[in-house]
Amino acid sequence: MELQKQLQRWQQSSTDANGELMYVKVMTDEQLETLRKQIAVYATICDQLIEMHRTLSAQQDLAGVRLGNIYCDPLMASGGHKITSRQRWTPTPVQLQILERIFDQGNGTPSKEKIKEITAELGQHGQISETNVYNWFQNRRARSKRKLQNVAPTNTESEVDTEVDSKDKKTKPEDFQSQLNITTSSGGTQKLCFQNHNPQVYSDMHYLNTDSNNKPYSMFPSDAT
Amino acid sequence: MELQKQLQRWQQSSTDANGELMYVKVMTDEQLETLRKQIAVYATICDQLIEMHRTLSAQQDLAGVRLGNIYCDPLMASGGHKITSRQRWTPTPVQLQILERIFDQGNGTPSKEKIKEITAELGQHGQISETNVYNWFQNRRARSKRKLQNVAPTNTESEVDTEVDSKDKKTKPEDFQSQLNITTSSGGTQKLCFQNHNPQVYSDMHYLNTDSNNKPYSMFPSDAT
DNA sequence: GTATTATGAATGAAGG
DNA sequence: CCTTCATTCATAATAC
Repeated sequence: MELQKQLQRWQQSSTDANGELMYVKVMTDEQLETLRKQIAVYATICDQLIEMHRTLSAQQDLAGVRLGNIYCDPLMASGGHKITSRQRWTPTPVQLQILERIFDQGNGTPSKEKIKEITAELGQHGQISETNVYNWFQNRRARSKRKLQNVAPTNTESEVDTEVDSKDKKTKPEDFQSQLNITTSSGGTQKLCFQNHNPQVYSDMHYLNTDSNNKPYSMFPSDAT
Repeated sequence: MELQKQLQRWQQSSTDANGELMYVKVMTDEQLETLRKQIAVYATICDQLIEMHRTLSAQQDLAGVRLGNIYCDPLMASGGHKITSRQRWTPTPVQLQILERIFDQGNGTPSKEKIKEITAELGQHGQISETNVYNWFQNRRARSKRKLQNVAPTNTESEVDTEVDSKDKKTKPEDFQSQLNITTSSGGTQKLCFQNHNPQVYSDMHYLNTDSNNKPYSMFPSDAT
């Protein structure tokens, strides 16, 4: 596909510090960013299509449409990080002002109706969705509440655990993550892992291995476990 | 963001033909190949999903399904400790995978019997209770539902008109191609996969540009490396 | 550029 | 089932 060609454009030979010729791909920040976005777009599209598919399958019980013979693979696994980040909505000053005003009006009740209205209004000042508004109020309220708690709780508790306790993460789940480990030129290893929250559909994607015009590849040569 | 960091690891200084220092990303053949594969995989998945969708759509008329935000499961990162502090249950990747599969099987109705079975099965992969399973299904369903309807409503505006006002920050004032067109470094324009044989679905994905969570992106702004 | 903070979004669980 | 709350994660914004 086109992308392949794209990548090949980046292929160049370069010289390292010692002046030795080494074959590497050189990309500018911009190009890299571009690539990232591309992948992100794909990821998004996939997610949405999957959701649609799921919905459709549910509405009519024709599970038979499934492409049949497939099986799930260690294809993509959920790793800790996502390569496909979604940018989040950020209220514009105007929107924020309006939101704050509404919030202060006491109508702390974010009813469905209200949400719609508000969304419509804010839409005049920038992209926004009802979900954004909803979340905003939710967070706003929670935050307010917490603020008060931080001051009020006196010293009844000999222990303050309201805030971040320790940086320790949670338990390490099972290991079923196969990630795309990439060894960097510097010798380090990093992961480019896909998120997979739709295992069943991916399982239908088996033939996805019938890749492009090149050699058959093994997506995840070495599984991380 | 994570990816940024990851990608930045590739950043090294390199010298060009003239011996001038330039900041570029250096990737090995292996790395590039890996990236290429990733993109190829996504492209393929998109095609497949679209094919499925089309098949399903053909059987029932359903159009304009849009989805809002996507999210990649948090997934706790590994941690050293697993103290007592687990207030709420968090499905392990394996459990989640199983749950998703079951959910997708259409039996959206979580019967008591089922719950027990599922709980038992999931118990093999981590702590879990029937309540957890029950809640999970409840939430999963609600969430899914809302997602689909949330983005569907009144939308006469089919035009990408994200006129981000003042707060605009880093959005490129640059022309952002409508839809998923991406401009290649060669100046050409290409569409992310599928476009050619699935125009219908393609149009359903229109929101990719209009969604509030997405910022306009021009795939290949201007590169000529 | 890196570290820290603020806050949008996701999600398990509870209430009705 | 649907709505709401509490908690947590990840990222944009900002400080250093």
